[in-house]
Amino acid sequence: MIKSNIINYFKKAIKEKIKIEIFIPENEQFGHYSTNVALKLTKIRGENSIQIAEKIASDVRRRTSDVFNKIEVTPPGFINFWLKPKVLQNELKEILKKKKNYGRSNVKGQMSKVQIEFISANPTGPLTLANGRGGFFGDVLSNILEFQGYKVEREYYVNDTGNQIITLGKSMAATANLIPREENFYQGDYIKDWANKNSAAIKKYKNNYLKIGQLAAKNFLASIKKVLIKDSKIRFDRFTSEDRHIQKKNFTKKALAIFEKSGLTYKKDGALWFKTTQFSDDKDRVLITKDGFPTYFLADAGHYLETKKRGFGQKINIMGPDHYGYVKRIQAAAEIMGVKNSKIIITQAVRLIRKGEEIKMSKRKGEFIAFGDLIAEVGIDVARFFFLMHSPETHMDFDLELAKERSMKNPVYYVQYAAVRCDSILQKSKVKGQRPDINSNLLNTKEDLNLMRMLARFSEIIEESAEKYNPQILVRYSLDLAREFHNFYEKERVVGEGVDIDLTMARLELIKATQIVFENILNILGVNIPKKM
RNA sequence: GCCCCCGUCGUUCAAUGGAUAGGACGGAGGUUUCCUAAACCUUAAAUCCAAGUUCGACUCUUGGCGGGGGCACCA
Repeated sequence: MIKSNIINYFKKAIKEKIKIEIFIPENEQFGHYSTNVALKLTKIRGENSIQIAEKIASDVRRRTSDVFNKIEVTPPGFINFWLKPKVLQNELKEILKKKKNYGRSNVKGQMSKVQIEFISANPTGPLTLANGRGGFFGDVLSNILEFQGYKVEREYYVNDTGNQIITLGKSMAATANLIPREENFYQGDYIKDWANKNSAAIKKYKNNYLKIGQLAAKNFLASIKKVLIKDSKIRFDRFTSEDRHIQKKNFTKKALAIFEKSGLTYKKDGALWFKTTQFSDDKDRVLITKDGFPTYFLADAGHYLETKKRGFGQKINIMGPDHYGYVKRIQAAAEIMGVKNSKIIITQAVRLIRKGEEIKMSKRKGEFIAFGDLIAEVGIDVARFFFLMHSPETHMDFDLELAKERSMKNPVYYVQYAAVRCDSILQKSKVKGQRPDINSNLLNTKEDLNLMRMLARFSEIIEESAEKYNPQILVRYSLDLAREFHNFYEKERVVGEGVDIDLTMARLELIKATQIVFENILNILGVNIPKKM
């Protein structure tokens, strides 16, 4: 960890307790690494920023002569430094030694338990694109946190009881012409298909709409699981059933008792309310309706309580854009139920574009492109990479024609091609036999060093994307690394007639290290590495 | 009406308050006796508008304008 070492040098040189930030300048004229600590200290010390920078720089310079070639102060007060090749050559050995564990941290998470809930789409039909976006996001975020030493539980919460299941059952009955159709019923081919295939069951259970709905929900959930496991490779540890794990185990009642004990409940108009306004919600929310039914909010609180009882003090809940108005309420419930570290991430909508025009989608009307269909069209690697490239909070466009037409030019292939090129070189070299005495000091051209410097950033990148809960940072890095590697490939030769055998051996180690890092990245992203392209 | 998210090259996305705003696709031009040209190199092109905060603003604050979503004793 080059970066954290640099930070430590500065901690010794600076008395004040400020956060020391090290960043990598775009242009190498400002160093391999740079810091603005001197600028931050101007206010505290009341001195000129250049003078402060000079003072710190000379202090750091004294104790790091074996680490940096050069430490420089530039106006208005940045301190820039250039690494010695030796540092990178040592890091290379570290990569080769740790292999698939390179970049792993067991300090960050310290094996603390965190539950990540994602998708949790109602089993009333196929998964939508927004579900898929949240799915890839949750899956990869889980991978990242696991890589950082957290013990992660990936949870899909299934709302398999209650009103929307009854509505689903009624929708089936209406499709079988047993009852008149109503405005809010589910529509679409998948509803018709199910109703046709199960007409006997619909007639058998007649007015028991919950039962019919649950039968349909069971089938839909099975289809969803198939898409997750087979098509999208999104992994879950647990499918928590609202019916079996929450309601029947009385977690709703237990949650209600805890709400009442908090002293923040009151009766009004025959219903029982909870003061969510105390948690900066715009209005208070109902727990029990005047007819005596628990609300969805109360059931969700029960779910948080169940999570807490199973030992999770931390939970990350990834929800779709239709849950904006729900965040404050859930955070209030989490706090009351004792889930101390509760984070909610809302993924933004996905707009599907075909021939330059947006396709309007509505799940209830059955007018939408299913997630599984999209993967079938563009492939899992393209789909994963494309969704993950975008930060979850941005609204994104998915142009179907573009994804298909230019599928071979999709950025994911750029990264995969780099990994394939690594493998290709290593295959070629096998004819040549190995020599044990590798001299990594020979790796000293601009391209060698640039590539090594990029490789050394991996552990910093993975740490940053874990801290910010943002897989996109890792995706961007994979593109940067691929670019650096392709550039190296064009300019430097590894095996060939004109290349010195010792240099070839050293370069092969560099290629091995690059391959290791690509494998680590793509495993985390869930993207395949082809043998050939 | 109230609340939340987003406005960046032609298009689609980047940029912990830092230095010359970055990439991809598309446009223009170039590179192959040698490890895969799905690559590399060169080039044109952008911060919605207006104030404010400061050494320094795409980023923070306020007010506009534009796009999306949410505002149930539904889930």
